[in-house]
Amino acid sequence: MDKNFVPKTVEETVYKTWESGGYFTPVIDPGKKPFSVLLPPPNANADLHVGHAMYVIEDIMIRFHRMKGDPTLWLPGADHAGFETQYVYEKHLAKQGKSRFDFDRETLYRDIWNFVHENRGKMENQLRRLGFSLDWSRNIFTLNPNVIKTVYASFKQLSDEGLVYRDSRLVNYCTKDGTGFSDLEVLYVERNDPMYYMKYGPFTIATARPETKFRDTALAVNPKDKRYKKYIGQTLQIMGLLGPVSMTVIPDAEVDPEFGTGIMKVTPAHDPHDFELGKKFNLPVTPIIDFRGKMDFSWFLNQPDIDPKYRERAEKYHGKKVAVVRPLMVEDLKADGLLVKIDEAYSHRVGTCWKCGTVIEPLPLEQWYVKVEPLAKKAIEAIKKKKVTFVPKRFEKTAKQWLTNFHDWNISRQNVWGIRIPAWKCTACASWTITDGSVPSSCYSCGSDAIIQDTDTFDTWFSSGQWPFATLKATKQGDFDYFYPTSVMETGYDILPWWVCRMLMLGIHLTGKVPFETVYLHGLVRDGKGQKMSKSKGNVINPLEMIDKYGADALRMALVFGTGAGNDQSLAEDKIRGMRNFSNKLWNIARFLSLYLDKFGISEFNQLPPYAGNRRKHDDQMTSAVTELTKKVTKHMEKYQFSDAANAIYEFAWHTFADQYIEQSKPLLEAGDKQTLATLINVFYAILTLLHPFMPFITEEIWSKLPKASEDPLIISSWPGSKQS
RNA sequence: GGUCGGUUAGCUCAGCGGUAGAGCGCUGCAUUCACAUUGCAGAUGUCGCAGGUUCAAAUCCUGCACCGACCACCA
Repeated sequence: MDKNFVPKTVEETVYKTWESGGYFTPVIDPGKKPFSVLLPPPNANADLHVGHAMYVIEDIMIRFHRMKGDPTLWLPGADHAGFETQYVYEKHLAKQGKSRFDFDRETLYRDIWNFVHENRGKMENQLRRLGFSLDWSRNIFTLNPNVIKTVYASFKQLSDEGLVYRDSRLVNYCTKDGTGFSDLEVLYVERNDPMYYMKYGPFTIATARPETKFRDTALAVNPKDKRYKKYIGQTLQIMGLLGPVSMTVIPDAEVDPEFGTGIMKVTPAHDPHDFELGKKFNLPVTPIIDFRGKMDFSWFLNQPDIDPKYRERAEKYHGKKVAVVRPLMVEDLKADGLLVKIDEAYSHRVGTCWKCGTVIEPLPLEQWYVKVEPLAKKAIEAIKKKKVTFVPKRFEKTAKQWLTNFHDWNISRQNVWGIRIPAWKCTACASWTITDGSVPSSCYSCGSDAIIQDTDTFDTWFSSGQWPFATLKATKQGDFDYFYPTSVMETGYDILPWWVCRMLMLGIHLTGKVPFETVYLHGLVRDGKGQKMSKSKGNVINPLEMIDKYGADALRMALVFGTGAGNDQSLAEDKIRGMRNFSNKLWNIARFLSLYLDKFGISEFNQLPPYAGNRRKHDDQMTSAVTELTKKVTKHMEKYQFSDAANAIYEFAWHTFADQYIEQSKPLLEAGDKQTLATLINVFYAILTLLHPFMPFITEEIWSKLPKASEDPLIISSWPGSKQS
């Protein structure tokens, strides 16, 4: 054996042995309860980051159960990541001086498909380099035809049940990326914006969005506010930048008399609260901002007999971006004597696009919505009845809160890269025909053949929310029946609302069973100082680089060692190096033992004296210590306490076994005591076995180099104390 | 405003009812003996503050103080 363990040369070979040996593929035994986990599918076109390496927790569970003899499935997959991937592809196009609008839908889709498939293998090989024992024979893509079939069927079913409906309401729209988003995808940031106080008839109003005032349809005051009570119900003539408009004062209990001047302008087309208020008071929804984020005054300019002064103004504003128009308006407000003051120090939360940072415009648009409440109720019920449990437990409350507060879910996206919504609109009667994916020949309502398919695609989370059953129905015959519900869903707590809750809701409703029995949530990986990793800070730890430098085992161990479930962790390179040193320690223990095997001329396991008959004090001590360790580690594994398990093995291997037992054994070995060697080797095997889920490569490699009772590779050797068939 | 988390050795964090732990760092000694990616020895903590429960609390309860995360339609 070499003096030092060199992971690079070993890991690739070992992984190939596992994969070609078929050990990742479960042997289905109807008499046994399976253990199954779905890998949260990484984006097909992107490299893995250190957060993905946290899925090592899944590999640990999987390897543990496989060694216990359970039919064990860890299902790999790749996510088409609709909007996110299209965003990356558009950047790629931009480098070539092109945009997505240069292509027709089919071409664009095909090009992105090719783009993704060129990159896809990269991510999959990175998962291999981490040592993940995924069943590649079942590897599945979110755009697999069978997955799509399930997603279509679900959409149709939900629609038939009235749980999917189409509605026109204000959508969180990114005018740069050209698509709407669900509420969850809006990222709120604290920002300073000027607050404009302007004259409004007999009042002064305060607004941070003066550009929307052209389409105000009412004024709202708190019905309890004595200052304005007398105006409620009155219709007033108000002088604006484009001449007088008439507006009614309406009561709204949610108006805060303390805020601004206590009177609020109502713009149903551009503010969600105003939109609701507009519904209640039957106000028109009249937009002033278009889908490109530009001011649209065509409604005004199309009117006959406009005062030339106002026409000039409207023309000046028309077609310009919001940010450009604001200062122009301020000038005009001043000129008309309508500007009271500007408060520059106003701080508020602004919704931005989570991807590009553009301010989200609430814009009126027709979209498909999922009616969440009935689905959420079932999910909450399942949590309460312990059909699904959380590790750590506190996330149970978080999940319930999310499920209680979800609004209806907008699942339409104005993207090309995704699953196109199987809905056709009739140009004759305006009704929608929804199918299971097959193209209808005519409108289901009026029979007209003038039908056009919706150009939108599904929110990626709508399909990934069905991942547990959509995959298992698509992989191999019988998989769904055998492996569903899956055992554990392990993922970062940051996608609890996006993904975990949605899988619960859709899974329970559409299959009648929870999609997974346990949810294990891990935290964020931060840098060595506890800072969030980001490219701009330059503190990003690249998992592949770390694997090259220290080995996958070291990285894996560093990630679980000393990390509590659900807690963020700081990962410094020093910690990984420390674990590399541990690898080296193990390697040298193996070298030491093989040295004496050679000295004693032992090449076969049965040439060693039997282990079980040891009754000498020194051997006994070792044996009972390792038995204790095994119990402890097994208990920790079963309770998802991986940090404690790793800690216990590390401590035992290095500071008990190597530092004490081996040192004490040296004189005995020098005296030619084979019994001592036999005991040491057997204890070491127990350590390797217990450690294998955490550090699979080095343990397997050492295993292969020493004589053993069975020729089975470590990956399928039995966990001590478990019953194997 | 609401919810959740954190506050433990110089740094980063485990532990969460029985007289303080790990990794890294630090100090001293050791090197042809499996490993310097090492060994041995060692220093460093009234476990955020104040009360309470208990034979016993870093660990449970209450309050407070700072940090942090997430949520919420204050224009």
